[in-house]
Amino acid sequence: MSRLPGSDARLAVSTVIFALEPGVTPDGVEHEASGPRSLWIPLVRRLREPGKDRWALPGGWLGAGEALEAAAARTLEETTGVTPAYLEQLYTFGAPDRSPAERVVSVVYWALVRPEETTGAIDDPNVRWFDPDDLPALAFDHNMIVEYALARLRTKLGYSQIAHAFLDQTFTLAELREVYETVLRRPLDPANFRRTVEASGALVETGEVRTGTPHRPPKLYRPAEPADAGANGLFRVPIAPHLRKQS
Amino acid sequence: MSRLPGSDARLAVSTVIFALEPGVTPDGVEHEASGPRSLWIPLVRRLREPGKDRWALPGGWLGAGEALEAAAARTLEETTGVTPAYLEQLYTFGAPDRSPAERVVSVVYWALVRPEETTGAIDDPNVRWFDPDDLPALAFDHNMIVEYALARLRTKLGYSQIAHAFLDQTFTLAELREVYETVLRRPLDPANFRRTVEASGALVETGEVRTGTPHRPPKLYRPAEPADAGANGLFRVPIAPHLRKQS
DNA sequence: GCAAAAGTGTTGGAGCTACACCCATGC
DNA sequence: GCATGGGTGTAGCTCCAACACTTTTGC
Repeated sequence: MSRLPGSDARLAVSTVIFALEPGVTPDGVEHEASGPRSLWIPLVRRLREPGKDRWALPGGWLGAGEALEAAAARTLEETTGVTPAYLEQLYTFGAPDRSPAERVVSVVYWALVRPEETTGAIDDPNVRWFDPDDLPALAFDHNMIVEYALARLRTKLGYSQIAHAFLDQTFTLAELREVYETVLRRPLDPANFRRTVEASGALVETGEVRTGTPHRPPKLYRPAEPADAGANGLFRVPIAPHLRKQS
Repeated sequence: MSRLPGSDARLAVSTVIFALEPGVTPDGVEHEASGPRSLWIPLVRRLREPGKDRWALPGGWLGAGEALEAAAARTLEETTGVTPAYLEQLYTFGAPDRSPAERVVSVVYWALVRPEETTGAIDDPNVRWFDPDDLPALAFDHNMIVEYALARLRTKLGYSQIAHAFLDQTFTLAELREVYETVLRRPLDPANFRRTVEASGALVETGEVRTGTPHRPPKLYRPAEPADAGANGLFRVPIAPHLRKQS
């Protein structure tokens, strides 16, 4: 049987996984507080050529009969031990020379994970968490991919509810605001932030407050909808009409 | 040699091609003027199973050593005879059951073509132009793909300069406005449109005017930049801050 | 009471919509 | 001149940034 056209490239799936740094690194080292937290992405060390010993995005080959999104969820769980709260296709990279020797087309996804997910992360010297704004030289074209994913995350934060995927089921407005401030790397006015978020209708009060704080107890909120509604991420509904990347 | 993982799916490339209906169909039939023009996309009739005799997006298999974007440009030229003025990746569709019998992953692009490009289009009964808002049942999942491309076109029109790709190198503001009105399917205020576009800095006056009109001769403009600058479409710069899909 | 974060009120400006109005050409 | 699209002016509205201010808790 002759080789079919369209079959000479191998199909891989990779994922850029974003989490919020818990304030303590996985090594248990305290982190000094310039900003209280920062964005954090896990990378895996390549154990084989090509790109041996370099850090790379978690990923793997597409399985037979496996949906693309399922492959992304599977490979990121296998390699890093985290489960995504949000998963969306980013872009497909297929330059002929992006991997030496063989042709690889990578369908890249990006994911957000909650803090408790990262505690179940694999404790492995070949998995390490990095600041996506300060990366070493990665394998293949992965630096460019992370840069693109970061731009998409920052843009999408402004017109969707994806910030919820960084948080627990209930949270305070200050916690939600901290997500925005961390990702956008700029402070936001608490008063205006409150009004904008409340007007968007994306949150509902739980009726509870968080006690034990040294100050006035803040109300707890939860997302207005299950947050994962909307099939495969193609047609998601924009909500909040501001909070752009630029001031 | 055993079959490698990641190779059991065939990689195809398809393109959703948008043009402005010239006011006359390719058959030479005059078109009545409710709206003066409308969006227009070319589809090809499938001559083989699966989906035989249904209309489908132009496309083909990815060639060995061929870049994804190059494959999109090649296959749309081969099947429909048009050359794109703008080409950007849309999404990769890979549901296991989207094509019967064999696994096909399709990297889908979308393109804009100028009116003169469509005059060089192939005159073939197996290529026909359709209104994307009024399509028959297409092969595979192509109805959904067109719907998604249409949403992306309408959204992107509001924050980029892609409208220029529908027009010649120089054009009047009325012609540019007609592009927006056609794509967004709503009338725009000429006065406000002018100010918005001028403020965006996306256009420069050529100093010429268009003569031969029955009224005051309008100024001619050209895009401020070569319009195709920006590599592979990943990092394009948003410009015009309004003209949304919704009023 | 005091400090600090939660939460509310208010003002001013930017930008957009709607629409009135003037300009320049062909006939 | 007059019809018509090209092009300018402007009032009013909405929305948001900035910031002053009040509320509620722990200590």
